[in-house]
Amino acid sequence: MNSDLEITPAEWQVMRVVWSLRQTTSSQIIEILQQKVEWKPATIKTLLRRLVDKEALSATRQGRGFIYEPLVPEQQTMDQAADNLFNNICERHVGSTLEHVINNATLSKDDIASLQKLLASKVANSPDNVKCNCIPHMQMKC
Amino acid sequence: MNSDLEITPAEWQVMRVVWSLRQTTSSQIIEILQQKVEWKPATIKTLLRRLVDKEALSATRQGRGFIYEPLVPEQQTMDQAADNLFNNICERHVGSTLEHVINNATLSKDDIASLQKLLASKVANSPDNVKCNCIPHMQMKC
DNA sequence: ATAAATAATTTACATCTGTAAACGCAGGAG
DNA sequence: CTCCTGCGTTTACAGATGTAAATTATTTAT
Repeated sequence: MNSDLEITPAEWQVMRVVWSLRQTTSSQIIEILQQKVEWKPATIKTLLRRLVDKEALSATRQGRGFIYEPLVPEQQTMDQAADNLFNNICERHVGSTLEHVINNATLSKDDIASLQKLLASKVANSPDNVKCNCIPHMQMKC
Repeated sequence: MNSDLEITPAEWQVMRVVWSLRQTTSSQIIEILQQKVEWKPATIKTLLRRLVDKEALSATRQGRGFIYEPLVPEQQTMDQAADNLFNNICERHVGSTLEHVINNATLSKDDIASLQKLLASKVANSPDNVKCNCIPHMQMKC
């Protein structure tokens, strides 16, 4: 389906509000976002329009305005964004980058338990070291 | 220092080659990258210039051309890119996003061991659940 | 009904990105 | 010494992004 959805940082702010409220109006989004960022209402309307254009949100007419709702699931969108990032970086360094992220993240006990379980399940089939994939046909240490 | 360095996806490709070779010339970069992507030499030269402009690379004259070297450490740059991404997404979902990434990643046994150790050390001070930080002053479940 | 408020649509515009051709210069081939 | 060739520099240009004013259509209070 719609697997190639690109959400810009500014648009993420809007999406997060809509995902949180599940269903909302432009004025509510504007009111909420103005507590977080210094954007004029017109700016937020532009972002809303672009998100509707790229089919990240639906807009259903309701009287004067629209009701906005997410057309893409939050987790899936985050996973995709993470994939894009980790595709840019060297495979050899994914582990250390994850370490950095985990170090700075707030994780719940359940999150930690899940990750521990996942890691434990991966260890058996894990290589002794990961090869750098920065340069084709050549093993670099980068 | 230079904490606000923005590397675009196209530029990442170039940086990875330079990080791998540690020190190289434009022709070598071009040769290597053409095995990976469909870019004309001129394109790669533009990217090199932009990277030098934003002080991600240094260019030291050597005869006809330049020797290019990274001015920023690879791991630091990756960490920063990861921070940017994870700042966009809801804190409540960082755990599940990490799970997705780890699931698809190739990690070495050492990587896994490090992560396990880190997680174990975090569990004591971890909350029972993470609060959604998408909407200010309001606890949403998003 | 009219005016005031509001929501959406249109238009704007500078900067960033991806992608590259064209141009100019220095050094090696002949 | 002259021409080709590879490298860097300049210029280009469309589409994406951040940011927003202006305009238009619609409502609702008076």
